[in-house]
Amino acid sequence: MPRRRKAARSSEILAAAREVFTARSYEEASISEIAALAGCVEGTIYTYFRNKRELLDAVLAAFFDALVDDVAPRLDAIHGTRDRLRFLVARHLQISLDDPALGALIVRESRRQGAYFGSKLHELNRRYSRFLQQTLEEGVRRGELRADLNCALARDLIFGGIEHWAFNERGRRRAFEPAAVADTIVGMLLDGWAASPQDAPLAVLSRRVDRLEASLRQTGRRK
Amino acid sequence: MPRRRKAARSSEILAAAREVFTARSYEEASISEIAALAGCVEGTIYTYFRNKRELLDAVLAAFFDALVDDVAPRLDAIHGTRDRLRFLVARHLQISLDDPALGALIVRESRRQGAYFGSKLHELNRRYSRFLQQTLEEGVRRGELRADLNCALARDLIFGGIEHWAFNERGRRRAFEPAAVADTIVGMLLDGWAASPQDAPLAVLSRRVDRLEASLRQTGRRK
Amino acid sequence: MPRRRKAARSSEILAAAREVFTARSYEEASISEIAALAGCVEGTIYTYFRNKRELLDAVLAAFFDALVDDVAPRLDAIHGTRDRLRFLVARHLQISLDDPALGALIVRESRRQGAYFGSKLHELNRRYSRFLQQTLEEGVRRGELRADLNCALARDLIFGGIEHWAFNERGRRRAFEPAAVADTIVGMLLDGWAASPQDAPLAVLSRRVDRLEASLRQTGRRK
Amino acid sequence: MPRRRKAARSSEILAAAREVFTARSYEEASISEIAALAGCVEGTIYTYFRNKRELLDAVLAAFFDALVDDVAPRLDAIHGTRDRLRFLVARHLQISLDDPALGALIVRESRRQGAYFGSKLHELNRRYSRFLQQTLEEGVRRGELRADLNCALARDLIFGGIEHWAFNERGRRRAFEPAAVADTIVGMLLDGWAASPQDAPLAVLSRRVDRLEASLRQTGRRK
DNA sequence: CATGAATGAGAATTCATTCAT
DNA sequence: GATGAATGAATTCTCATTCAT
Repeated sequence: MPRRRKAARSSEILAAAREVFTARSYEEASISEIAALAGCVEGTIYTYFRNKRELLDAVLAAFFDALVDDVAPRLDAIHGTRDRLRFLVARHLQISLDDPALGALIVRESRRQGAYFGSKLHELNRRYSRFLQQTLEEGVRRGELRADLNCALARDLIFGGIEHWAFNERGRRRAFEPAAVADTIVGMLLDGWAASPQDAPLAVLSRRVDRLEASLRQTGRRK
Repeated sequence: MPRRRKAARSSEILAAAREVFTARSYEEASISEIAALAGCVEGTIYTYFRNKRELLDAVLAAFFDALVDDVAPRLDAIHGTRDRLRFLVARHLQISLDDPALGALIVRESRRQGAYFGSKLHELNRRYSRFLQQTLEEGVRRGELRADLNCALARDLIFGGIEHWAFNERGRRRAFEPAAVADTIVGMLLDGWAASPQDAPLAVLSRRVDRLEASLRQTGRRK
Repeated sequence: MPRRRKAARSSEILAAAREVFTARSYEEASISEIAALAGCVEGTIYTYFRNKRELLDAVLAAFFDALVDDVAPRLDAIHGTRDRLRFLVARHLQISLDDPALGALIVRESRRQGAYFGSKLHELNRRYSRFLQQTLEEGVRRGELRADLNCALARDLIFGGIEHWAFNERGRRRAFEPAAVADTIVGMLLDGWAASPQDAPLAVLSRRVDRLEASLRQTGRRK
Repeated sequence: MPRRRKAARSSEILAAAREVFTARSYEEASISEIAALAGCVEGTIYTYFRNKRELLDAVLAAFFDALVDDVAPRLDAIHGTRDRLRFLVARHLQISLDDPALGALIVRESRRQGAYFGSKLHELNRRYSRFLQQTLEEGVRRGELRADLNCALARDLIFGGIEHWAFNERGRRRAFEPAAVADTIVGMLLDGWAASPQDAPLAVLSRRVDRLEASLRQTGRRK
């Protein structure tokens, strides 16, 4: 085997570990399988990671680091609470498309009895969920969201709800478009589910505008 | 150990299994620990349950059976979509209070890679979640909920969101009152988070009309 | 369950045991499977047979008893060594057709290290193989078989050879006609495999005459 | 236990396994007993052999490999069908003298219900038995054996017959000389067991010669 | 007689981790 | 730095047999 840079070897192990940890439960994932996939022997893994648990934590940290690095600058460029929420929801849905098993892994691991709070994963999760939390808080401050909104509750409803739906949708073997679903979800959450019977005329008007927009799009295209 | 009534022994094993399965991950939970807790030897467990997985399934089935038996008659007695939702949300929150570890167990197990859909747990979950799904669908039919509400999505947002919040809340070591939290949550979901909810549709509409006018102006110029 | 005659219950167990012992190795055959097949519970079996090994011995004894009872009168009715051999060979081949797995069971059990000689099965086997042994000895006495024939060796060659061939033939998934194969086998054994069968005795004779002449020459000289 | 050369450890395990597998049935033989005999722990065995069955296959393969390597060159050096058969029969008898328990193991394992055909042992057996099969076929081609000889049947009669006799002989606690027994067996098989099968006159002649020889012997002794 | 729940010893197998090379 | 052989503890599951009912 030719000389390898240490970082390269470490990445290979991390990639293999991610593969195996998402495919099996933590206990069922074996170091020997990860080693085989990484093209090295078990012992080598222990020169990079202290033990199996730390290897998993490294996999999770790599994922969250990349996620945060991706979200931060793009969120900064968006103004308006509704648009920010649309982005964050769509981005969170995207996780389930990019690697659905990884989302499940995170949920599984976060529900380990007594081991989650204070864990590495907990810290990672908190860092990432701050984006949503702060967006909501700023929405309240700006007057775009109700002043009495419980932001922590709202944040958990969004993250928990999205994960649950995306997981079930995958089980139904249906594909989805993150942006479109995000639109729907954010619309539901911001505008509420209750029918406004008194607003019937408004609804009628809204539908007429829909039709207008549609014909306009067609007119545009024909040209 | 002398002869016992079969049902009694079975319940003892089930109770012990529930204890152990909630305290550890499925793989970490050992039959020997369950046996010790149930006051019998490992072999005895296998005269009641074919294997470890079936024992877990039996624990879950016992939980869901009791849950469904509790919910069904009480839900029947409630009329009005908002009240029903309040009841279902409060009841779901109650699970996290009664046995928080069991909720985590269910989530953990339902995220097992490739093993959930089609499993016993999946079937149990579906049976229970039908209460909420049907409540939502009836709400739409009655005109109490928006006609365009995606009920499956709404259901997943509720269940996923509640579980996520309750789990985190427990991590924050805070107590809560299910009925009060349910009021808040149902209020948030039905009425929306946007400021001046009744004006929101108008705001949306006005923005769309803005855009329409702008486009029409462009169209006109191009001609 | 209605009253049963004890003999009937015993036969049911025996039949079930035969089924299971032929389908699996002794260790893989389980009392519970036999009980299930016999329509009773494990405990009942122990009121008829002291233990698993005795149950197997009873199965084997039943088989050999029936075999001996079938062979004895029919062999008595046959005269002429060649015909008797044809009958015994065909009858032995028939075992492999009637219940091929039983033949394999007998071989398997008889090759148990250190446990065969002096066992029940050994005694049963000896009783049955005496038919062939005596037929061969009588053939020698009557001058129908070579005077120098080692009857014990001949007997083992026949039984071992037939079992081996029938087992392999079954593996090749070919059917056969016991009487026809018996004809072939007895023909091969009695007449020999060497070419020009009619000349073989002559060749033997001429070699003996050579030796005679040589000896006589020596004798003559010595005188 | 310090580091060892891999081949040495493997041989130790193989030797221990051979010891235990011949002394007990496959199921009764335990990995822990093999490990104890090999001077290692159970886990070590699984780094060399995937499971118990593969360990047994390795034991059998080692035996057959050595057997084939021994037989092939020596058989090549022999010409004449009768001599070749004598060699093969003697060599096969030799197995029962060298390691009688191993012969029994092979028979036991080859009679496993439904598991033999297509197994490793089956393949090994076929490779070895080809020596005899080809010798017989060549004997027919050369005109040394009857043109109508069924070689597969002849082969099975020889192998099955020899194994059966050797096993019983061992039970009788008698020693034997492979070469001498092989002479007798090959003589029996090639020349037939019938007394002067077709030629009565020849038989008469033969008996007269017998008497001549007998008197000659007496004459010699008397002197 | 029949039952069948309970036993308890023992089986194969897995695997994270270590450490001498 | 990499190796990979060895460990040894732990796990699930099986089953002949017993004996109180």
